[in-house]
Amino acid sequence: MRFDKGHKQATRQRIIEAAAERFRKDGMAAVGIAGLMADAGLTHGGFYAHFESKEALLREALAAASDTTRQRLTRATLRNGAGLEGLIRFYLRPEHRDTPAQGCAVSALVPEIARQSAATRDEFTDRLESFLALIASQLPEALPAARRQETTIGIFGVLLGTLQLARAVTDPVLSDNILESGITAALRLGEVTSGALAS
Amino acid sequence: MRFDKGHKQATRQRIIEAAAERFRKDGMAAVGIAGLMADAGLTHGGFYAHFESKEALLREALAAASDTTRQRLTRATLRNGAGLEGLIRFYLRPEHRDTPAQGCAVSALVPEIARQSAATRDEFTDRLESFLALIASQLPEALPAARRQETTIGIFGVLLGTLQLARAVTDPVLSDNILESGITAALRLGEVTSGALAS
DNA sequence: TGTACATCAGTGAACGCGCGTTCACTGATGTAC
DNA sequence: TGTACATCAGTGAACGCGCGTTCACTGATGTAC
Repeated sequence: MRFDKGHKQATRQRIIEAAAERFRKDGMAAVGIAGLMADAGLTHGGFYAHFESKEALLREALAAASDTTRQRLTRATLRNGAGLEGLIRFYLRPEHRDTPAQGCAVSALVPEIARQSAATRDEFTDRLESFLALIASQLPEALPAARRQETTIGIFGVLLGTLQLARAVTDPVLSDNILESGITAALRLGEVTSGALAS
Repeated sequence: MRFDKGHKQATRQRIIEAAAERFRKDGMAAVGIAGLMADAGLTHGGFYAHFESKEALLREALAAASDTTRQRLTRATLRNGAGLEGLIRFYLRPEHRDTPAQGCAVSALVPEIARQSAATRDEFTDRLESFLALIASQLPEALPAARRQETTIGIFGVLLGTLQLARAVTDPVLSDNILESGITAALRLGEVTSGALAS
């Protein structure tokens, strides 16, 4: 069959989106090419016409998932001018804990990414920096750069760590407590003292 | 061959320790039974005389690694009465980032654990609670219980999140900054205001 | 207008390989007689 | 003291299976003549 111009690009996107879901849901190692392609409505043979390797697809999936998540987080800051608090509450809401396939790729995959090649870790570093920039943009402008980066990283650390813990734990009360504690901690780190602004 | 009394127990321990290293280093999905047994100086056939399944071994490895880590963290709090700050600096030191095989199992495995069966996640929940208890024990006694748990979880969230980020990132300067930022954030969360003690 | 051919996204069989798990067997030693 | 046997931790071949990757092929359509 002959296909429309842009057909292959559309298929490629479909594969990337299927992969982004599956990787976040099951982890990269647990997902096979054949299953992935079936999710996209294709057979496995065509995979290498689109991507150089499974790890190359991981990079694309990482980029796609990060873009979506960053957009959603940005929207959460804008809703009613909620700013940093909106972002924090959006990240640590129970629905995010319960649907990793649609959520933040960092929280679902970070230890696995740490074990990948430099190319993948470079891609990750870029994406992480764009998350950090979004958080940083919600902090007071007057904050000195060093203190700003430090606070930003601390906040993202709490978000990431507590979301993961809330997902792994079996006790549902503890899981909810973890999310709440993460919110409190992140908000506390985001509170910038006048001393910090002056320094 | 006939073996000493306690020989099988010793072999079992050897397998568990090999597994605890490999799982933390490469992730559970990436480690095979055969390689694991070879690490322990055995062939793969004997595996099921010791463990019911690979996942059952994961539980044992998790328990063993958690015990070791908790002991080390406890020691870090005692050294020169360093307390919470000693624990935080010990957790987020560059050597811990660079040797995941000997480090905290939670940071290496938490998303993968979240995808395991309830039995494994129960084991994880227990081990997590013992970590949290250790951190909680370093906070002022006067702190109300709810506020204490909240602070504890926030601190462990930062430790976990920032260690993982520091491991995944390729830029070594950023990686060091992440560790430093995690230390600052965790210490800040650990600073208990007199207001909190009074309430 | 009708026919021959080029295009190329997608197919499916096949490659070698390692996976988790099972099981009949080995063989050094302790015990029974 | 010497022989026959029981023990059982560990061995290694084999099970069916899915993995990542390669490649000769298909077949609907657009283009050339």
